[in-house]
Amino acid sequence: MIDFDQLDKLIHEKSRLSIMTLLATRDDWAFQDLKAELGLSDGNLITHMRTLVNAAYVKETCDESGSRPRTTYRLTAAGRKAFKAHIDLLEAIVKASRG
Amino acid sequence: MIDFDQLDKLIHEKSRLSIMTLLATRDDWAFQDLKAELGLSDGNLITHMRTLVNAAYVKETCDESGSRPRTTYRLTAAGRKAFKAHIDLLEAIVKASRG
DNA sequence: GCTTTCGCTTTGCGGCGCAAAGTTCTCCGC
DNA sequence: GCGGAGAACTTTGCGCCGCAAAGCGAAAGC
Repeated sequence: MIDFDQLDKLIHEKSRLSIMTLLATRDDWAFQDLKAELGLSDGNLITHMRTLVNAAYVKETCDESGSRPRTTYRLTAAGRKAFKAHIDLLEAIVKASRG
Repeated sequence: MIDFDQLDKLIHEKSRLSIMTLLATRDDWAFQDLKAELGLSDGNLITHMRTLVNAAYVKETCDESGSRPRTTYRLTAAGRKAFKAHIDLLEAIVKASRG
């Protein structure tokens, strides 16, 4: 049946699943926008972002041109691929649990 | 958009999601069958089952009539309801990430 | 210029997943 | 019938990780 081991732990975790879902819907997300949208604390969000950046699922860009720094994130190709695979698995789980 | 907070942490956790998915597909599952199907260690499985039983998502029945004990599990009404809600949310995430 | 606010970052704690060791049986060989 | 193997859980301990509270440096207001 379904191979649950293939659920990527990095992505599956609730907060990161929500982050990845947002990143999949729009190209660029600023730190502040993610924070506001998800209602996460600063420290919580940044640790998750660092985890995703370290996994090379997300690319971080810091724009210093404005008066205040503005850090933005976007999915890498690997991140998009891993997320798609994860979503496919979730879909399989949904179907299996209704069959 | 999607309220990720409603993802039930008890269910969302990878191993327990797999357990709940199995429990949703067939009424009764013996401890040994779950273990074999999921490839979890004894200790790992029992702690998850205890968590689910404590949450009243799963009912435990110990059949002592045979020579060896045989513990079986099945979803409670609350467990089935919570799992369905979780699956609905996962489905929404799948759809959102493809829109 | 001194304080407040913004935008992250670091630190500490508590909780939990996981496997290895332990326990209590039953069965089998002798 | 007794000792050891093995089944079926159970307990314990370690290590990681999510989370929020505190920290920190730069810009903005007064």
